[in-house]
Amino acid sequence: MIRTHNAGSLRAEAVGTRVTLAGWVARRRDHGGVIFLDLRDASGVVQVVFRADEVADQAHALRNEFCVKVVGLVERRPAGNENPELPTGDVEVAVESLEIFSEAAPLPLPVDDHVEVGDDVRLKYRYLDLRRSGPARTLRLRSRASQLARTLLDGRDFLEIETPTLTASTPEGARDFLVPVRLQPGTWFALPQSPQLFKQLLMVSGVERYYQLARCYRDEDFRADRQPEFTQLDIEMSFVTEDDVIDVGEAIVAALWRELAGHDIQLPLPRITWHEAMHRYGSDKPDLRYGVELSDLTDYLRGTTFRVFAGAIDAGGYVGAVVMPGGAGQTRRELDGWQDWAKARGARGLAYVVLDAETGQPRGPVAKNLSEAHLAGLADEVGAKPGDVVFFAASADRREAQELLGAARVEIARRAGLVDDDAWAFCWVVDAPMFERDADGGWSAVHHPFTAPNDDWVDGFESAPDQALAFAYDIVCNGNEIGGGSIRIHRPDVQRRVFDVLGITPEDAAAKFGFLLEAFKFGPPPHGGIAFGWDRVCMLLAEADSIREVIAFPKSRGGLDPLTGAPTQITARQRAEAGVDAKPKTAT
RNA sequence: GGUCCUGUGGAGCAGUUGGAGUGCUCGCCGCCCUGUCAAGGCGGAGGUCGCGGGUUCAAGUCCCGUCAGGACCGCCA
Repeated sequence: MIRTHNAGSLRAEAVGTRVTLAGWVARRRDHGGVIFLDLRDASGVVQVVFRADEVADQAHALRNEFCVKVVGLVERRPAGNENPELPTGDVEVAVESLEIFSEAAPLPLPVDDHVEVGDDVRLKYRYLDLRRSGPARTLRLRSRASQLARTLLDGRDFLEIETPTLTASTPEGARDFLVPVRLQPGTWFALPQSPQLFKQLLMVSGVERYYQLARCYRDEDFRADRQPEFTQLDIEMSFVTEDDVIDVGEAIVAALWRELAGHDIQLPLPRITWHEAMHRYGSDKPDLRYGVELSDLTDYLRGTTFRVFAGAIDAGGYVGAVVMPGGAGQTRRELDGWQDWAKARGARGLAYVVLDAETGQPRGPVAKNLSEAHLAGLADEVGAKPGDVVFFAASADRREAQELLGAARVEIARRAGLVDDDAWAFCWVVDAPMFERDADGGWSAVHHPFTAPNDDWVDGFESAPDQALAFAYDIVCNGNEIGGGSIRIHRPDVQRRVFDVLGITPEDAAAKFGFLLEAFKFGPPPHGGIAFGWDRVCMLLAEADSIREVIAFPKSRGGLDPLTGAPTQITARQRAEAGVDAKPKTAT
């Protein structure tokens, strides 16, 4: 190595040692006769000093982010000049010689932790952004997280196995990224949305315990917690029940949060059924850092003359409410703002009743439409106090109204300051439904088509697809779904019946994933697994706002990479060779 | 596909009712400076106000379109 020591490692014990350091000029303080330089390398920063002589004359020319080598003597700083802010603050290196490896042009963004920089500039010069301590620390944290997971899984006899990224379309619902195939013009690979089918094949292979930090691809629009290519910690196990998979999942999050967040998670994590989550929190990924639970008022308000509520109840739907503590203090404009908030989410509005802070008397537009009896018992029914606001949602579609209230719940907690930013609230959401209505009135799989019905439904799920429950589970942290999985179907007869409900004919099934069904003819073991959204897990551990922060070279919101300029056009020759324009041999 | 926010020297921001490219912090260039640590002092350079169109005597400011970045809905395990 060019260096003898890491800059960030120097302590008082090193005083008197002659060291060679190599790194970057983080900051310079040129006093003319004496020059201080913060020298940064991957380990941290140490102050180096140039005193009046030839080497100081050289040092005047240094600028931020020059890449340099210095040789010098570690000295204790003069009394009173220690910097308690720095781990290396007791010492400094008196430079005897300086070598400039390379100079740096004026910087397009400050390599400085004090300045917020726009995402476009940060991503275009991500390599400079990553020199900053925050982003650099995040990369290290992610590396440690991956290492912890590998160590833990290796210790439990899991095999790390890579699966193809050029493959056939998998049955998840998202749009595929497609790759034209030069050798077979007119045919296309798909990039995997997850290694789902391969990991099931590995179970047929007798691997029994598989994991992979797998890159996955989905061609859908972005969010702060979504990128077109992302990473899953993908796990699959044979001869297991749901509890076995959950146990592994809990061991992983417990290790991660203990080592990387200094937080001991109480195990086992609470489990809540999907229906209970929707009923109490209006979400299948409830944030349990605060209360603000929903109230089902469908029975309580039965018989009301208020058309909005009566319509939903008569249609067999749902009326519910959520309370905003202290919400009565909001101005009329703020209360109207909730209507705009609801409309922005596609709802007609968000009915509300204000409970007067002094008298507890209900008032507001909706109050006029409710009977004396309904109003009188309302506060008790929803658990509201004087000074609160009760928000209502009503719909013939139970889930739609619950989800509106669930979103309102999150917003209420945010606006009312009920979220404890230091808290970690984990839970499992279990017993998810197998099926949901799709746009055409048929059924589609909530999880994926290989998810097993639970023991209560395995014999009769087709008689009530709307109620059938699956061996499916999601792990949720602070309102973020960080992982999910299921026990898979290993019995051909059950698989056939699930396909029947989904409207997948034997021919469709054979065409899309016949290879899996074929494999399942040869003694498939009972198996199940889980996949963690690794970017989200790391985002939470890093306490970042976006998964872009925990990805070395992320795409921007528009799906572009500002650094490389990708995606780019291709040449006419590339286009011709790639087979992009080939006509399919058969109609599809 | 939809709603919203942002775009002003290299970076981060301010810019009032439409009235001169105006201002601030940092950076950059030059000079000074022997104990600083987000060093300090003096001086200087640097601008197609994202781009295009419109309204107006006059547009950074108002309107339309478009591009880029971001948030949300739709979509998406």
